[in-house]
Amino acid sequence: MSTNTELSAVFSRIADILDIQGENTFRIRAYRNAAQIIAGLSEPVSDLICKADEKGEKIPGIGKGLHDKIIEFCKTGKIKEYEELRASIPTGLIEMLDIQSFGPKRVKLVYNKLGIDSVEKLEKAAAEGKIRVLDGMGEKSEEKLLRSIRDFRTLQTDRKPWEEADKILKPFLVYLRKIKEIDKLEPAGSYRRKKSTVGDLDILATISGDPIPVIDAFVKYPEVEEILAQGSTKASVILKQKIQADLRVVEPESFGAALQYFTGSKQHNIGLRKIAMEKGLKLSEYGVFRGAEKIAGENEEGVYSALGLKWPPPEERE
DNA sequence: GCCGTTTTCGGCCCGACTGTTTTCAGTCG
Repeated sequence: MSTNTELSAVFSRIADILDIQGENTFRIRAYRNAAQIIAGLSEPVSDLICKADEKGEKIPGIGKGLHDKIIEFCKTGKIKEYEELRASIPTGLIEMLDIQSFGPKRVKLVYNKLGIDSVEKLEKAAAEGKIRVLDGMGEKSEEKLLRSIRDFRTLQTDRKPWEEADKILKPFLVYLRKIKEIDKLEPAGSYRRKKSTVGDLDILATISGDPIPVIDAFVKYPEVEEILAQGSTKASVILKQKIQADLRVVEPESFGAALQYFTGSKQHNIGLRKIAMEKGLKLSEYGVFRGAEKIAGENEEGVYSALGLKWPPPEERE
């Protein structure tokens, strides 16, 4: 594992633990933000930090505090604050965070209310109907949790090599193109950016007419193992090949903006939104807006052009 | 914790979906 990957994971974990401890949300966001930035860097973070230091520059989103922690990690292989944070809560709480749709808030809830500090205890409590009585939880949440714990144990949640994702996605696209309501269909996400590994499959579609039959056909793809969510504009499933696939249905006039948005990277998008704001514009997955007026969105080139930028190939959007 | 400026502190991306509750919080991307 590269230093960038390790450090990104450490910052994510710090954010999780701070979240469980009820820390300031923006401090937490800063750590999550930094984790994203570092994960998206194309060269070792230590090199970049050194170069930036020499030039008296800095990496946006990395201030003095995080800068020092990165240096500490590169020199010693660990971060003292992280070690202390880990020691401050049971290790089982951190493990629970890897359960789908079970985040820091819920981890905190079951720990505080029921003293649950491991996946095993969580599973037992759910099986005994003890989770449904907690605030904000119910019968469905409990059933979903049990399924998620099962997935957590069996599902290969690791990212897949791009080539393997390609082999899974191609026949899925062929299947989807046969649905008559679908006009345009494009894969997005890290697959489109041709990252060496792909975490999940993002598919974008424009349709004519009713979206319901399209969403329906998507979740009924024979390779679907489990349906995670099914709405009128988006659906998420887990395929038998143990990878998540998301379909989003968008209006034709927003296709370019949506394709841009869902191609990412997240860090690239945050950067674009800032540029938009500086120009008095608003960028979303629906388009580029000046006030209430939409000035771009139908295609990607138009979106970048409206922001005064040249269209970058997806693989350069880190 | 970062950032910009208004320099000493206040604002920080945002929408879909779910399950819960009845207007919202949590999770995810």
